[in-house]
Amino acid sequence: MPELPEVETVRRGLQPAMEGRLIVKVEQRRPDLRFPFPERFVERIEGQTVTALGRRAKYLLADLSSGDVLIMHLGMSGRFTILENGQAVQQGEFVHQAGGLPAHDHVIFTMEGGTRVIYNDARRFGFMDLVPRATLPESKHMKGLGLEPLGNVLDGETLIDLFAQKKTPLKAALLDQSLIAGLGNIYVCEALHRAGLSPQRAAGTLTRKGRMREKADTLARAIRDVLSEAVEAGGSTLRDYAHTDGSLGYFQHSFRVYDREGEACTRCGAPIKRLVQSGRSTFYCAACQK
DNA sequence: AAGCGAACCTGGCTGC
DNA sequence: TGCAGCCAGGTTCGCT
Repeated sequence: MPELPEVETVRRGLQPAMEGRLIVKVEQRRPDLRFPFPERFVERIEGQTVTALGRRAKYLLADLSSGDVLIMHLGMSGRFTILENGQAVQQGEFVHQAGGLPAHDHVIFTMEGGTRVIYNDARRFGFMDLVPRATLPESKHMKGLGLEPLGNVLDGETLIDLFAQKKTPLKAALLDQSLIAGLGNIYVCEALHRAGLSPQRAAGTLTRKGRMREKADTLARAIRDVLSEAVEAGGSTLRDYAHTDGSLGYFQHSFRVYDREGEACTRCGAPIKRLVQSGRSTFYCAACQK
């Protein structure tokens, strides 16, 4: 479900409920999600204040007054719901009923004042961890992460260097979190279409020679554009709703290729095709993505 | 060492 | 209507 823009949207939705607020109670309703919860998970969080709620790639990072950082990953199906006085603040697909928790509510944070922040994850591919702030950069989840695509360092030159000599398809290289951290299946498809590059082209063919040099710049810009537009679209739904469920907001209506097999390419009119690369669906236009 | 495919888990949709 | 089969936005593991 959530790629970088969705995680950023969730972060912004959770911020008013959590940042600067005391967590008075934590309910951990099972021993593990994708991985076991860390030792003393509940005790290390209860009584702490969230001093900042940040994001790195697809990870949410809650700084606690204790000096720990609560690392949260949403996996494929993770969502957050904010409940105030038993009423969901957000627009959501499911409703929390009085008496009886919905299935898959795994962690419930009760904030000072009674607001509840509920983590729900049907597939349990998400996880949470706690590490001391000082060790965060070297922690197992942060250590291998590549560059942040919305930072100021992603340009054509950087892509060329990152992908040099790689025979793996561009699609796979862009999904590799150790190179660029935050892209997922949807936005890789979208960025490649915008750049007019085939998902099957070897990543190492992005070079400094001739038109491929320009293509590298175009791809870098496409990545930044598609992510920032999606963040913007998610942000627009925040105006009226907490919108913390990790759903795609309104940007899904802007997909040019993702899940549009058979539809006409917005650039050349040829039918969008679907293929499977390393077990994932790729949507692309075979006519204008070279 | 890089580059695949499979595995993790549940739910929703499609087609017979 | 029922049910098997396929698909899903992520990451990690293990095998070539």
